[in-house]
Amino acid sequence: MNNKQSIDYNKTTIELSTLLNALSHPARLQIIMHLAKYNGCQAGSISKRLPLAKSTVSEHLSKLKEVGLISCTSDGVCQNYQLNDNVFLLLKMQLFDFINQIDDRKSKRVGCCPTSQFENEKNLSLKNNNKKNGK
Amino acid sequence: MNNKQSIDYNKTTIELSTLLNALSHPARLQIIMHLAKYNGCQAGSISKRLPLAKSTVSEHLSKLKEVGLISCTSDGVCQNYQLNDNVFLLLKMQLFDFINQIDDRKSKRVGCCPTSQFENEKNLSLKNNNKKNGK
DNA sequence: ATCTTTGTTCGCAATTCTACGAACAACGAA
DNA sequence: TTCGTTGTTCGTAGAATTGCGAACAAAGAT
Repeated sequence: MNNKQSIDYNKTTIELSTLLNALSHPARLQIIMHLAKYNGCQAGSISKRLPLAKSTVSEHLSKLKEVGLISCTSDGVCQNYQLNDNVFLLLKMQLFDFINQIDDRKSKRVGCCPTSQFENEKNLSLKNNNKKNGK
Repeated sequence: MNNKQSIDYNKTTIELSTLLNALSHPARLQIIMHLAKYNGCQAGSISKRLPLAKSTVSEHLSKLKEVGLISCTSDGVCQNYQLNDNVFLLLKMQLFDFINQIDDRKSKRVGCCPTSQFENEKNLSLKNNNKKNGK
């Protein structure tokens, strides 16, 4: 017997969790904070500010680039990284949405979870019992 | 030669990244969303709403409990989980702080990263060259 | 043409994450 | 007492994360 209603994750939830995942490391948070200050910033100057090898920093940058929060352009030998303001705005809006939903639910909070399916099953078994009793 | 300024992560950054990490999985986001609606909610009824085995859900609940976002109380055989509103408020404030800092920096944005140490080194080597040339 | 600088990718290792089912303990019901 | 329910922990497995240094390619400087 599988009681799962098996509600898959919705798109919004997956999108937000992906962005949060990109921000869930102190180095990546600091990179974002740092990039916010400049129109462009070389990979090396970011690396110098972090207690990590340059190869590791490069991988953190890749991860942020992957989700679109930052991008980079070539400038000779140097890579110029910058914050993608539009994607950051999107993140901000998704976060506000999330927080607002929580706060909204909190304000309408009810006593305890109805566990609807469980209730349905109880009703069903009651009906079955009645049928049995009726026999 | 190690050019690192080796600035360690500050406490705020680590705290925020830890909280974001707890929220960086769709199942855990949905758990939070669900718990927001009720004063209490049984582990089983949470599990039924997710496409995961109950043991896996239990582990996600542990992870959220670990960072303090939720807590639980025993009620007979059942575990009653609830959102810790105070910790959620803390998260909200830390997030707003983070976003405000970014937006603040964006509004004062300057052209490119000064890479101070690099600049210092260039000055230093220029001085050395001058010395050499002076000799 | 050679050397240096820059930043990525590769190879590797250690650790953490995600997930499952089995086993288990705790409690209540029959 | 025995059985069923509840939810955690355990054992296991595969994947992903984090980190490093070495090797590398690309571009400039000498």
